[in-house]
Amino acid sequence: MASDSDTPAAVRPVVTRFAPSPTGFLHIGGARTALFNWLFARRNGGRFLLRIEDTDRARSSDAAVEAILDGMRWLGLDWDGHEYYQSQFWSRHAEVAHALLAAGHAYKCWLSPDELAAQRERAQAERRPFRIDSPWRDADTVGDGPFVVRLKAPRDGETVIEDRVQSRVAVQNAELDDFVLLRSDGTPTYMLAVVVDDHDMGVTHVIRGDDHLNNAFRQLAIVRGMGWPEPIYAHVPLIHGSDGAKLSKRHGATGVEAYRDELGILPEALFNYLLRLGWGHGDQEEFTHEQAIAVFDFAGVGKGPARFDTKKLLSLNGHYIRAADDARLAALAAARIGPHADLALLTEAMPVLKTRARDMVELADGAAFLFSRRPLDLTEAAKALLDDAGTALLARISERLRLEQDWTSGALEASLKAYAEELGLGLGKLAQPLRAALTGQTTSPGIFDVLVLLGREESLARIDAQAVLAG
RNA sequence: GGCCCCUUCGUCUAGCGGUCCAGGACGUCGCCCUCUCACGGCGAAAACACGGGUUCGAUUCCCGUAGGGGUCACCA
Repeated sequence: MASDSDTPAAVRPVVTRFAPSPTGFLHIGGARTALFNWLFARRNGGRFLLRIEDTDRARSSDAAVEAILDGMRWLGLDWDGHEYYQSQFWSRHAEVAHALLAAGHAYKCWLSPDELAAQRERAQAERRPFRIDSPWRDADTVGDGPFVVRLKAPRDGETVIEDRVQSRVAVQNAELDDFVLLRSDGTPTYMLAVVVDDHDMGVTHVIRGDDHLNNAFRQLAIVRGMGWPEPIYAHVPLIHGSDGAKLSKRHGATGVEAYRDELGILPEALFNYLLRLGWGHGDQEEFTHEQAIAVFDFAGVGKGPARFDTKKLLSLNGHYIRAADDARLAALAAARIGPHADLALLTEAMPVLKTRARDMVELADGAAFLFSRRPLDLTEAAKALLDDAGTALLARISERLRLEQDWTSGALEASLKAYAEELGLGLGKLAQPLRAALTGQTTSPGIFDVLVLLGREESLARIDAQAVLAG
């Protein structure tokens, strides 16, 4: 596949990849890994590839693949070329395992699962770290029955990785075990498959979660056994939940589609939040895609895990909602409100709606009064405002508003303020019962905006509905 | 438990030996704006885990301790 794959990674054009396994949705941690890979490739004019690791057939599904692709598209993380599917390369994986076997870097092992378990138990009993010790490693005889192919891992010296994020990490080779390359049914393990695929795809930079840091040493042994150029590694710290533990379902929504659908997050907000989680660039808090591409680097990536903070995400999201185009927000809100939502009215109302929402759920809720049908459902607090005094006042306001010829925010404000003064009341005394009658709630956009948005006819009808009910 | 990694306000981070009685953002708390709720503006409280070194001088360098995380499959 990659003709220049024998050239050291450092001097080849950059190729990164995101390699999710399709067993669920695109998780927050995976999304950030994808983001960093995408950013690094774009920053260096390289290619960003997508490989679906579907070797675990039982747990993989097409729906999960679609969800992952969908999540990436939503975030704007476009990949180059078509998606790769790891399951297509099985024969190639086996081929490499046999090459390793032929070169003496791997061996067939007939150690049974029972014997293995016994070894493990013995080690445990002696409170000594378990490391497989197969008699077949140096045997020149052949066993019978099913066997696995194991890597003949180096035992002396140490392996060093100059990680772009974690810097120099060294491990004693004695710590490495003879892990399985090919299972007894002939299928490749993950450890073999990633290395082969990354090489064949010409991947120069392996950027992934640091839960893979320990695997990197094992994988390097395969790379070296094959005499392939070594990729450059960058192990990014994981994202933790608010309690400091690894992010999981316990922390609520973890798939990006849930942030979009259930929490009403805008893609640019999640993009920016994920970017700033574990990475910093001076005091800058906001980045467009272009700005992020222009300045992204591994030097800005912290070495410790970062905690996910929904409050900050929401705050950022509110910020992006305020900055977003009104028609776009209207369409998004309409989809949540239902078929009776009027797009033109929503768009018109958006300027006064969007300063009051941190997410699309709040935005849709805040817009609902525009499409309510009489009689309105009142909140308890709104009912309290419409007591005898409130409804009596409403009746007088109704009379007054019927006289109003100029149904604009400015004119209505002037007129209602004058009326309040006439009655010797603060504007708030008029506005609150009015708000309750018009929206069914005690909070809403400015009362004059509400009047204009609802229009003369509907406004008067809602006011009279409450005034009459009380009378 | 073995191995590996990490440690600045509650959280995300800036800081790359003196510019730091430590800066920004979210959150929190005040005040202003105000018809409600927001938005916006102004302000406040809030951190260099601990102990040794190195140095004229450590948040920054080194070593311990403590705490946290990751990983130890014929799973990926």
